[in-house]
Amino acid sequence: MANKDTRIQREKREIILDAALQVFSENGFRGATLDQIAAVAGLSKPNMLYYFSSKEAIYTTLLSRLLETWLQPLYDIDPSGDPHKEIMRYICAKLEFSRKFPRQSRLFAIEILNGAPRLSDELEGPLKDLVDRSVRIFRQWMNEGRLAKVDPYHLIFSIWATTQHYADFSVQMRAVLGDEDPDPITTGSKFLEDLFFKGLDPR
Amino acid sequence: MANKDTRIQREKREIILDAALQVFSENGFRGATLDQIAAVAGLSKPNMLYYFSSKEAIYTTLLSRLLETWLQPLYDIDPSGDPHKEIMRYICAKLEFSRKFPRQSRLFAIEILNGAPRLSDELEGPLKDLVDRSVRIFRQWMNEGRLAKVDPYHLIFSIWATTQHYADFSVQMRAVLGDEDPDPITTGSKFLEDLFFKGLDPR
Amino acid sequence: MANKDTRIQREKREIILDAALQVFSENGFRGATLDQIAAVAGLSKPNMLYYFSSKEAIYTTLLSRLLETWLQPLYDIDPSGDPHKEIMRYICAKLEFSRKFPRQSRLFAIEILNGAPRLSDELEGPLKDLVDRSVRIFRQWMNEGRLAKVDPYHLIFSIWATTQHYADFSVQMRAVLGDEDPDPITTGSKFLEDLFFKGLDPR
Amino acid sequence: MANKDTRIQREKREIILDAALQVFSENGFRGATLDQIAAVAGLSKPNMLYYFSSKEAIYTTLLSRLLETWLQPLYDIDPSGDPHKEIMRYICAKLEFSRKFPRQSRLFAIEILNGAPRLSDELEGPLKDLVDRSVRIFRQWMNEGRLAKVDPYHLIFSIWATTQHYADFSVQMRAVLGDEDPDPITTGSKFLEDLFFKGLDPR
DNA sequence: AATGAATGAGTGTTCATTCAT
DNA sequence: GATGAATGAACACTCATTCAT
Repeated sequence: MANKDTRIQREKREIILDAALQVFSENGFRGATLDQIAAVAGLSKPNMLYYFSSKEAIYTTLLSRLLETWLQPLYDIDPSGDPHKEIMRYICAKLEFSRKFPRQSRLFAIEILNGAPRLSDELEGPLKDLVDRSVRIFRQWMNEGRLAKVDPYHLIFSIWATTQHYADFSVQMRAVLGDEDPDPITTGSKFLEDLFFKGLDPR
Repeated sequence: MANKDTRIQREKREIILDAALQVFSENGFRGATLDQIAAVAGLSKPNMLYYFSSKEAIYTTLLSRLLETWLQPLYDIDPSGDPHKEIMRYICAKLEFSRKFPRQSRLFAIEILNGAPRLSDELEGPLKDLVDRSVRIFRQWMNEGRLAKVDPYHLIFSIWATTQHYADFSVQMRAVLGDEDPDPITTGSKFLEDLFFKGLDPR
Repeated sequence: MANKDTRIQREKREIILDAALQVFSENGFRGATLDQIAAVAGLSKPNMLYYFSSKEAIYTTLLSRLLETWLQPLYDIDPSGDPHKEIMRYICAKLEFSRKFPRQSRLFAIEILNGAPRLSDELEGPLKDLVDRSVRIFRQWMNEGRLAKVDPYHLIFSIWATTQHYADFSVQMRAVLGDEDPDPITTGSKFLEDLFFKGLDPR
Repeated sequence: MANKDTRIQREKREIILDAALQVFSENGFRGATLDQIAAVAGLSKPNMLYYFSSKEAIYTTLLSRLLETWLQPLYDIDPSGDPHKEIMRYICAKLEFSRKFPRQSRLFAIEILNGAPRLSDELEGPLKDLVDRSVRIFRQWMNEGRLAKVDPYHLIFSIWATTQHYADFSVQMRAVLGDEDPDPITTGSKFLEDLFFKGLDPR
């Protein structure tokens, strides 16, 4: 009885968050309705609001969870590893995220595009700290002559941009590729290694 | 004199589209309200609907205009030019677009993220055609040994991703950069030349 | 200059009333819009309101004109004529009205059905007086043994009901008759003589 | 217990339909507002829309219910009965309907007058079939010499016209009759028997 | 005499949230 | 825990009417 959350409660919360992720990622915050989420979750609307006090609460819960997963791969960069391998590992981790959790990626993108009203604290705090750590690692590698001297911040931005693009702009990709590339992320993975470590100039 | 649109009509329409761009790009289609747009435009809501028949009409007008500007720089790639210079020119044009029209970029991104319900025809038609043209140019350059052999489609995607990122994710960039980089797009421009034409491996 | 209405003004007013009759008779007062009427009349909305001060004004003008035409045939009943012929002449006049002016008939019907808010004075005044006159004629004929003794008021009601039905319920008639009767009013004319002067009992 | 509708739902639906009948029959579809209906029903507008999804839904529910009651008496005509009695029974049933449900009658009339946009299928289907059945009965009676040979379709029209007139045009009747006839439908009932079975010619 | 422009008061409908059970 | 019922605040859009020219 000391346990506030029963297992059932936790399960229902998961079901609701799953449904909410789907609906929010397809329609944005304002475009999503509790009716839709409740329908997907298979619950009644009031019952859903028994588990989460408001639409806002569902959304922010979703966002904060998302951020944890978001940040993880950056932690995993090993300063004592090989720069090329470590960066490719990070790129692949991000691509894998785009493949497995495109909805999360889109939800995050929508939130940023809308000005990140519910996320700016997290961006300026934990995210910035983590990026700064990575930047220090990159700079060390550059000083050691193991990595080309480029702007480390923008390097991170370019990784984010290119990898998340496969989730966020998949509709556009599919429209442009038609049937030409049945598995863009795999192709993209090879392409990105070429781009990041060979560049476009022919040898 | 045979012009159906009076000057005042054209002016008001521009004012409305300007206001709509601001509001839509911050909130998406569903998130934006005609009240907001009317307030920004300094018009009454019914008066606004005198110039555009519906919310939808405002939005689609905005989108179709946007697409024209969007496609232009791709046209400008010159098959007989120098690959490095042509690609950098395209990258810079896209960056310039992100600098000057970040709201348009975000509007476009939001539309794609929402599944491009009002844009899929344009994507599968004119955009695809134009991309295919560019791909042919790139492939020719590759065959001539003037450009590294990478997947041309994904090359375009990566340019889009990295350049638009400066507009679409500017909130996140600013949060991460703090005061460190007062002009990220200029820095980004240099970084992207490094990335695309030198790669990350040290020489 | 003493003449307030120029010929042009009178003509435009006619055009507007014509258009209004069409629109009002198809949609009722609330269902009709000034835009529709203006479109049918080929005028701009404000210009229309230059000739009639309001929607209400158009409608009431239409109604009061209508009533004049409406009452006329009742005046024409000749006390010194033959009852059978006079009544049939009235019935035919009403049927002719249904054939030539179905929209007027429907407009009138709609107004009555809506409780005749703009017509009750006319009904209780001029119309009642005229009906009373006809009732006196009918009663005289009955006293003279030239007409069967039936309730004279309800006789008039039954004539109105049966003749106007051909205009007001023509949609229903056409649905029920299908292609069976291409000219219901002619058939109806014969039928009504049978009904009113032979009855349904076989001889 | 398998019933999907709770008692309270059925009750509220009835209350709403009652209120809607009143408002629609006085103003037609376009003339009626949900605010009016909600006020009469004693509900809030959104709560009303909890029971019926739209204004249209309320109206069509009303119409389809109406049609059932509308058609019933025609079914009851007994081919093996006495023509005079059967027809008078039908006339009286229709008059009774006009007495007890004048609003339904007016609602139906308004719908027809507006071109029956929501009813034409029903008119061309079930109603036509039922009329055709009655026509066959009438023709048989005529062939057997038990009914005067008149157009059977128009006979039905004349019954509809004269009986529904007592509901649809009651405002006009009351205006014309003044205090002369406190119970027009009773008087009308006698008159109609005279009209239909004696005719106007004196014997 | 005519019209483009403007608006206040609606009008049907949606939706997050609350209440009662 | 769960649900049917209820509602206030919005929201997109309409429309008769007015204003300015």
